[in-house]
Amino acid sequence: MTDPSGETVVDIARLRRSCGACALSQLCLPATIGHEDMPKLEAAVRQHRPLDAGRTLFAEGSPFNELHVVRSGSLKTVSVQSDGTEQVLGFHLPGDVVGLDAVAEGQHRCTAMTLERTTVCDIPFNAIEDVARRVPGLQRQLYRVISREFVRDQEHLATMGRKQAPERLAIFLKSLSDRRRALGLEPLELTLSMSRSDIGNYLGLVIETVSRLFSRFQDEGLLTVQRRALRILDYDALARLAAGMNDATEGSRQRSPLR
Amino acid sequence: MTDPSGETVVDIARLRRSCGACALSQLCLPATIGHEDMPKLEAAVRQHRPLDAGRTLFAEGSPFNELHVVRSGSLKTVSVQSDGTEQVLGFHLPGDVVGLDAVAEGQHRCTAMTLERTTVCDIPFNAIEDVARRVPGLQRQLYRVISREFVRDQEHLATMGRKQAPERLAIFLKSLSDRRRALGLEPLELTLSMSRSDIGNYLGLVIETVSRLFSRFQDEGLLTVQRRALRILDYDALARLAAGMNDATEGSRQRSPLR
DNA sequence: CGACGGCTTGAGCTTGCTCAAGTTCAGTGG
DNA sequence: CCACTGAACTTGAGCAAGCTCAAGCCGTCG
Repeated sequence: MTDPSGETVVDIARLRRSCGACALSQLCLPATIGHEDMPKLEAAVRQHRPLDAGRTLFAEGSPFNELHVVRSGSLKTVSVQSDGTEQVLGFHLPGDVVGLDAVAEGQHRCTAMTLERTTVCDIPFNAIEDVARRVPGLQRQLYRVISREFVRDQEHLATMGRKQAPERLAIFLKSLSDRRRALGLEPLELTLSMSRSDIGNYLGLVIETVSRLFSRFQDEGLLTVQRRALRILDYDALARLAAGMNDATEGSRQRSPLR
Repeated sequence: MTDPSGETVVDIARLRRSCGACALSQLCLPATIGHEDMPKLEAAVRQHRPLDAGRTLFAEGSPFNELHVVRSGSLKTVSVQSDGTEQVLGFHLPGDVVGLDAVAEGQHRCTAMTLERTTVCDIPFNAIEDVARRVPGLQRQLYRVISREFVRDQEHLATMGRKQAPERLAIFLKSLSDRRRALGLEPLELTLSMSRSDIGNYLGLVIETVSRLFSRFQDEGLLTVQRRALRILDYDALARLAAGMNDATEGSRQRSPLR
């Protein structure tokens, strides 16, 4: 319980506990909190030990108690459809908040599973509410984080509705890259923690299509990929493809171009 | 100031002002607020006069000031993609909250347009925050309403990713019907306030496909439809279709049935 | 080493998109 | 009151993107 105020030093145990020292604090809930209020937040946050790959963080239908923030590693959220098939709803990287789906009904509407060894912070929801009431900045930041997830879902929705398969995959890869950049990580080296099956499911494509597109992108010099290791060679071309600026055949009607 | 065209009830002017008297109060923010706190909320809520069809409530990129609750009528939210096409993100019926997308960035990420003559309540966001701090029930209810929209988006995502065209339309119609029932309205008589083009865009289908499916559903005795007036004749069959329990050809692989 | 899971590649087929031509209906003007 | 116009919708025929089915490959684990 010593407090050696070492700013950038290597006290892992402390780092793992303290929001103030967390590398994610600018993206996460502490972002707009003053130094003096930080202990109030930290008191509410519980720290998990790392979870192995393939573990369930919470399951569809289970009661809702806490929000979770990804600290390291990654998660997928999936929901089971009425016909028994599963739908991957999202992939969650460090700084992302998961569990918001459950607030409305008091129980989870999707299942969250780790894709690799992953650490999360647990934040009991009633504690958040208490602290948020006393720390206005936290309140606002919580809304902001929620809204961020909301926007991400809406962008995904647009992708699913309107895009061809190659565009979908390009958008997905660009998004992963951009999120890595936002986290201060090398944006051109991706380690795909999710399977081809997860990717296909997420993008509304079958696994074979995903596989073929990876091969095609590789042939076209956009990237190299072997198993889970992916390197983006031509980010700009990928971005153009994602934006629908398909160098080759464009001008097609897309689906329902309003007006 | 006279109020002709009284629908069913008497004092429209008062009804339009008071949350306590609003038919939507069980779905909307007042749901969990005690009688004694109601005036605090009502003080924050501003009332719009009705908007004609085709009006913009807020536009993509405009600054964020307030949330809106649909009181009567309906809205669509759309966002413009990088390639210039538009994507319909959602349709919003009485009781729905719109504007949440804007909290993260402080400006709207989509445009909201009325589909018919529509009344909304405007709730300045900073007022909400203030009141919510003093009225814990409102805080919780606000989270709940936000989460409800979240869940709806996720369900839509699952539809877009996994379903065949007939299932998508069936899900859409069933959802409209169910939402009408939740509002205490006749669930089998729908007035489609949105165009075929909007529906197709929302569901990721071209307008021709939507039109053909309406005809087909009609041939199969599921419903009757002429222009905007739709009557569901066999809700159960529609629900089965929506659930993927396609009476005829089933057992197809769907897209990426995880595992 | 063999078996299994995850991934890749190939060949054909189906769904739903594209293109094109009608039809209906509300609104407008003669 | 009817013809005219345009927007919204319907219907048809053909085509291709991406799904289905099938086989084979690679790397890991027991």
